[in-house]
Amino acid sequence: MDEKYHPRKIEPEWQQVWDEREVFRARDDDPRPKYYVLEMFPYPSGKLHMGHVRVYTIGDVMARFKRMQGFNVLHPMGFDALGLPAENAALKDGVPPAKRTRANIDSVRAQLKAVGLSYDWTRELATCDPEYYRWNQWFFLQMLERDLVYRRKSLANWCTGCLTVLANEQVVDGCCERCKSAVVQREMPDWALRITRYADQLVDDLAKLPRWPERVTAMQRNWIGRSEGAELHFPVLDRPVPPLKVFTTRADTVFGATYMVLAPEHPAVAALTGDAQRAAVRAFVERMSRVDKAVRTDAGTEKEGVWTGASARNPFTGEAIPIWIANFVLAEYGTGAVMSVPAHDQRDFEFARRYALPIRVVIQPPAGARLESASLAEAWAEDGVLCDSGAHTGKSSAQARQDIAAAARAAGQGGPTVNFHLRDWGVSRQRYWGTPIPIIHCERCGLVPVPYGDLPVRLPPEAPLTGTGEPPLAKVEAFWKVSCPRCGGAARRDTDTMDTFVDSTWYFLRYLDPHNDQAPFGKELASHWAPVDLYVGGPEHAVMHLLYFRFWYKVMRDMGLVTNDEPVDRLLTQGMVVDHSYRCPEHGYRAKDGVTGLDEAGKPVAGEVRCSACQREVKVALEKMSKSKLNGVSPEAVSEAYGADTLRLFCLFAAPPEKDIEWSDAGVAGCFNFLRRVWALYAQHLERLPLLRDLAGPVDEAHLSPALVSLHRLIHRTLQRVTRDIEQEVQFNTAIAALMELLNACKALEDMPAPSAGLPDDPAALARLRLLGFCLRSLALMLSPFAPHFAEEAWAGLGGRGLACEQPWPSFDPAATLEDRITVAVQVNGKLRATLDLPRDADRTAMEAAARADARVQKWLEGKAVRKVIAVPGRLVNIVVG
RNA sequence: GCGAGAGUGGCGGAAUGGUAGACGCGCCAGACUUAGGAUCUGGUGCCUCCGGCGUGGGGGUUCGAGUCCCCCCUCUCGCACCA
Repeated sequence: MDEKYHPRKIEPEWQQVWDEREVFRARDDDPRPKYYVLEMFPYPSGKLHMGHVRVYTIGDVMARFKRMQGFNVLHPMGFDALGLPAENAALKDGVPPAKRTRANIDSVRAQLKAVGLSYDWTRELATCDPEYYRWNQWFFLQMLERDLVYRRKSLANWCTGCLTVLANEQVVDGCCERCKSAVVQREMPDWALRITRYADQLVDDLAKLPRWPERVTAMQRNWIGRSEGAELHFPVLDRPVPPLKVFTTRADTVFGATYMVLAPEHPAVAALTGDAQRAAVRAFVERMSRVDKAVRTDAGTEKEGVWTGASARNPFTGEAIPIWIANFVLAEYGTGAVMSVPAHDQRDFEFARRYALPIRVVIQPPAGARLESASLAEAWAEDGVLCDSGAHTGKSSAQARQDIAAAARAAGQGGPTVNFHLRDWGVSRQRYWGTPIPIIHCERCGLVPVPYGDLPVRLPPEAPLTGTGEPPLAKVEAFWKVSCPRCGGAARRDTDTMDTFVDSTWYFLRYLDPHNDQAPFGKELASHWAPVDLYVGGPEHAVMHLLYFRFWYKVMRDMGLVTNDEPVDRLLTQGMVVDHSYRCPEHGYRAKDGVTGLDEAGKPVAGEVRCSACQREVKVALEKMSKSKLNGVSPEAVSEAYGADTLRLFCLFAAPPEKDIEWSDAGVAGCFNFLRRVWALYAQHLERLPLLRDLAGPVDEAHLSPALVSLHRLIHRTLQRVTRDIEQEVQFNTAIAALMELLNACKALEDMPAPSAGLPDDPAALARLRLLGFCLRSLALMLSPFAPHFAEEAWAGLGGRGLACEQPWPSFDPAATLEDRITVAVQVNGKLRATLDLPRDADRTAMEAAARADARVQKWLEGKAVRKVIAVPGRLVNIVVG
């Protein structure tokens, strides 16, 4: 151990030791209880950014902590290596995705190692490896056999920028989530996964995830959108058309249904349309097909529609009601047709007003004034009591919903049913850098699965990437030109590739068995390691990735590959790393050195920040660090200046894991300073360190000064706090704060016997050295999860055997966490008036007596009658006077 | 509109219903200096400072509320014509 702290010297050395001794390798046959820590694997873009450092460090603390606690920890890492960015980059510079990705993976792996993350690299995987994606293909075929995959022709979200089909989840406000270009509707044949078949389970099993953030489960619940209601059939009058089916959650309002509305795309529209209306209906349908769906279905868009000329019979009132089509009805939800109850639905009300359709009140509020159809100002959408509803009049809404649905079922005209917002998952992408879909299109045999023995269907090493909508693989004849496995005739491979979200649905199980060439993974290994105990990742994956991930797991369960229902026990969604960004109205985003008006610490001074190019005031915001916003700080630069341990420490100390952290150079310097001060503490006792190794026995407080007894108690208390903060609270910031407090208290260690050749005979001196050893060992071990390189160096300096990261997590003595004397607050009428130093075990009577005896307290009691005294042992005394 | 979360010093942030502001940054004062990313020691919520006031605002429960209950305001994120 050197006199001075040189992180750049010690960090690579310890990384090498960890590597050589394979200390982070997880053994499948280890008898200790398992703990699986997983972080969402990165897309290997080449450069690690601060957000990555943060997630991976959070996971790493838990992995290192659990390892020290005696768990058999699995902490793997891999690369989500397929996807658009490599393809887009190839368009620019011609480097084939495979080549670029391999190089990027090597670079990112090196950067991850430089952060000191404790991964078992023997299990590394990359999704672009044919030995990985062959199992995507295998799953696809398995799902095909189970009718979980089907070919469909559907209106797809077509991104005009990426020139590819997007999932509904990838469309935000009518634009591509990735490139922000407009998304339009286009009819495309594609493959879809029946995630909707699992909709019920995906909702119900959220109850089995108490250790997931509520906002994630809430978002999933919302996205799946389970909605209970009834299907009702409305016979069509004077047209040779089967009855129209509608879905409603308000069957209780059916007596108020005075018209119907269909989506413009509803298949019955043409057959319903009367000759007089044909031109208008056709024009409306035509116009709707051209309006962007997101705009058309935006809540702010005005409702409009046309009458088809047809009418239906309300099955409950027997009345004839007109059938309209309108922009606000969605073809894909429910049946694409709705019964309109203008008195009790605001949309229907507005539509009825606009087109002078009848409004009829059939629900009365439980209290207050009666609603009158003629004078209704807005829809009454709440539950109430039915009126003018035949036999159901007088029933509550809830009762009527049940009865009416039951009546429909009895009459063979519908019945209770459930609808979901969730749609099936379209997985076809017109892209090169993805998993080829293992299907062969044969003119004679139709769609033919690639035989299992022919997997993997490999991507050709290169394909012409033109950026147009046609799949690149369609231009590689050697790829698509095949003979049909069934009839041997000329056939064509499917030239689409799979959505890359497929890759990340099951990767965590491949880590268990990364070289298995008979199955995606062994069942026994899965039953040993699954589920993941802690999964760390960004909240942006709350819906898509985590929903697909849960879906896939349930499918695997039904295939007999895994044995429980959910893949992840505890989910931790970490906050972003943000910093100030500066946007100039003329020059766009500016870097820190492209603006003026920052103070010495590099923080913006309100209202003073200007663009150094044009002197205009710039817009200052706190945004996620990114290249495009020019507000990123490179982890490498920080490591270079302060070391990886400081980088880690800052990411952990700045805020609790779930919250965003604001980058602060001063904060980083503070963390570095902390490590340097700990180092100085060890350096101060450098000559004594060898002695301490053999002084592991219990500290004899009887021979210690009061200050050192206090320190001894504090060490135990710190062990208690740090353990609890990591394990239960996952609050690393307070754990580190506790370590800082302990360091501050180590001033008391200055009074140590002079270093000598051997152990002193004096029991007092011996006790002091024992305390010193206990303190330095505890500090080193508690630092190990957070600043692992530092901890190794300190541990080695202490002459510790083995590696710090392999030591058992230090235990504490609960009895030794308590001070003998404590500070007791004394309040008079709830206001603090004095503090007393009392023995810890002082009882109520003693506390009250001491409080009353105190001059500072007496002043407030003078001339007042004491009405009540509350004494809480160990805490406070509150004297109530009146 | 619906759902989730957040509002505490100059700043990041702490506080099982029991001394609000741990810890860090910044700032102030002092010490020291083989000028070093200096370091060390002490101090640092606000005010009209023997006392008051303070956790977005207003009520309530309690001996005692940042914490529990009710109402309101602001902000962030997600969803949103889903019948």
